[in-house]
Amino acid sequence: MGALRDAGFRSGGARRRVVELLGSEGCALSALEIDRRLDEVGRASVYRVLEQLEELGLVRRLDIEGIAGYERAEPGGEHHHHMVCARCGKVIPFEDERLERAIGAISRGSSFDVSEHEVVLRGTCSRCAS
Amino acid sequence: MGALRDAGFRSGGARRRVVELLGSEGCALSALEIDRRLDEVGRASVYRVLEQLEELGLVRRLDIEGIAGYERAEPGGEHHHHMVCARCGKVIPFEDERLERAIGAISRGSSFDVSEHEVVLRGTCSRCAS
DNA sequence: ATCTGTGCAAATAGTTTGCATCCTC
DNA sequence: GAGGATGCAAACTATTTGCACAGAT
Repeated sequence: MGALRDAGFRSGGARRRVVELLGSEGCALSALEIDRRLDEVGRASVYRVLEQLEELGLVRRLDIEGIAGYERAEPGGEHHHHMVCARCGKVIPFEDERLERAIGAISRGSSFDVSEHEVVLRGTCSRCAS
Repeated sequence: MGALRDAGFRSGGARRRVVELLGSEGCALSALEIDRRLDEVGRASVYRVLEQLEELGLVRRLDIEGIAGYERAEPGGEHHHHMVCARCGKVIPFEDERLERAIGAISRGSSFDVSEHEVVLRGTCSRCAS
């Protein structure tokens, strides 16, 4: 990712590996899971890199059930939200245009300047329900 | 709260105090803040009571920015969501019927059985923006 | 008298920070 | 060669658990 170099970052191994992993993953990973998958990378580096990437707007940080999840940000500002199964913990991404419009309307109608939003639906996934 | 006695709970001091505090508070408090405000109550009791109350559906648990918040559940299933100022940390509750309808539609149109949902808007509050 | 509720302290999980070293530029 | 990047370990914060004791029924 040239965006990193453009932002004045040097290219070390830890950051490259974290970026590659998140790039290959469609949905959110926790910091500890990233650390677990990248043996050569120290845990502190994982957190530091994630923080930098979030500030640059290259990754989105989510708070699903108390632990932070990180996923790559799509270029066009496109994004999805998450359904979390209370039984098995599975996280399922979804998109919904109507939901986005409703949030846009809230943003426009309020004196609070909304820059990001996050929606989590909790319940039971189809597999656990059957 | 008679609902607690009905559920087979004895009436000890810790639970009563937590219930009273949450009852008097309109919006979410963190477990540590509840502990801080209730000197006579042990921290473990605060967490235990909150867990029980959540299971009984008497309080709602939220994950705003990595730490859990707890607020009393309204009888009619009415609820609000939250805007969080990234600058000063202020949490502002809001309600929006259109947003609720959009989520209801998602729930109906999906094989995932949605029982709860949570929406967090992040940005800048009017005071910090000016 | 029994058995739940409570408090304390220790254990755990997630995250951040300090510091010496490594390596890119 | 200088300064950012990294890894390790220790510090911190939020939460959970174990256990002995108090207190409600």
